[in-house]
Amino acid sequence: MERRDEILHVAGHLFSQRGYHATSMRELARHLNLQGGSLYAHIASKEELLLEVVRQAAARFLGVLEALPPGDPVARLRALVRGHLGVIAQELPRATVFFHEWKHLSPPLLEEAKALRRRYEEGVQAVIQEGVEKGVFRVENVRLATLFVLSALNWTYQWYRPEGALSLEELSEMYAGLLLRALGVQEGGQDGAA
Amino acid sequence: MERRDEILHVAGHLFSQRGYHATSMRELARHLNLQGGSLYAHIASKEELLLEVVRQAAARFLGVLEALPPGDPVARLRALVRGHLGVIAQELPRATVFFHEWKHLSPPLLEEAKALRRRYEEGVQAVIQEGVEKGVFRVENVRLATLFVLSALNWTYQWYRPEGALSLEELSEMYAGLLLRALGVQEGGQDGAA
DNA sequence: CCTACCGATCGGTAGG
DNA sequence: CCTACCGATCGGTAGG
Repeated sequence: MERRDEILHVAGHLFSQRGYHATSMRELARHLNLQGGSLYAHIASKEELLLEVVRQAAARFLGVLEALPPGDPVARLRALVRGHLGVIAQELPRATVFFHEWKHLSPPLLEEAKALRRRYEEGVQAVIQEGVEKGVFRVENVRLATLFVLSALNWTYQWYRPEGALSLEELSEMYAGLLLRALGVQEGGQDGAA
Repeated sequence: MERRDEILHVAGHLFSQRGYHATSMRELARHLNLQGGSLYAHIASKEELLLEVVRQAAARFLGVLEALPPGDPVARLRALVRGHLGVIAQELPRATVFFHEWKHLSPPLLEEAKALRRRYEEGVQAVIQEGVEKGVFRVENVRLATLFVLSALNWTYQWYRPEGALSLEELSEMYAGLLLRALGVQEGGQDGAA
């Protein structure tokens, strides 16, 4: 079971770097000092490997939703931004697979991946919906606002690198500030973005 | 030369739907009622095809930057949003390749793709920088604000479908409204997002 | 633009 | 976990 985890770990790296189809099972095996065929003592298929990586990433992102503090929509959105960026900082390969490579799954497994992604999106939508209902966020179209927030968050895996100039904390602060302003929150206290 | 354009067109569709590596030359040929080998009468390699599609998409996006009205940063940003979403609406397959599949190019060609993408990003950054210098946009970190705007714009190709509920005009209005608020613009006149 | 072909590599399996 | 192998398919070329 431990060896299987190693395989999943390396698969996540390779799938995120080169893409699912550009990664061969023999290449994966080489990174693990195995022969190509030996992988199949631990896994059933290449596609199963992809789904497992997607599941692991989904667990992290869904974990962010569960850890949100109750109450204040502003605090919840800040925690969401911090959590999302935190997963990317800690799990960039898996996060990349979650955002992209899942598309290469075929119908039976594809549905599960879509469902996991949908759950995350619904969680984000709930945070925004709640803020609107409490009169804290002011947007004319909750669905569009959700897609906007998800867009801003999801694309970060393309450019954010934790070893770069901005620390996770700094970035999260500023990013949340920008999003809160977009959601119509008056700058309170910290003056997050201006 | 006309046949080559057909090939590029179909290649853009297939690369965007299945991904570059998951698309075989024989599959591409089949969509054009050709034999696999016949493609090479018109093109040099599969990779050349990918680069060409990236170039075509880049031309559209860079065209948006050139068509921006001079002057008012708010009008410029609105035109940028409208233009970007317009390219996605009209050229979804090519846009998708521009945002994703370019990564599968190898070093010599990869550099050109990166340069094209960089040019677009710099154009967006210039719009924001200008708005900040004119005192219209208020952000503490221009680079981060640019990445934020690019993230919100770039990810739209994942979910925006022109045949959906929101017209291009409605979406562009609301999206620009959200972005302008994020950039610290006081709701002027139209009250774009609230 | 076709036929016929090249060597290489693919995911996966049998049998140990 | 290895050796040895399977049929299928890959991108690309020769020669017409």
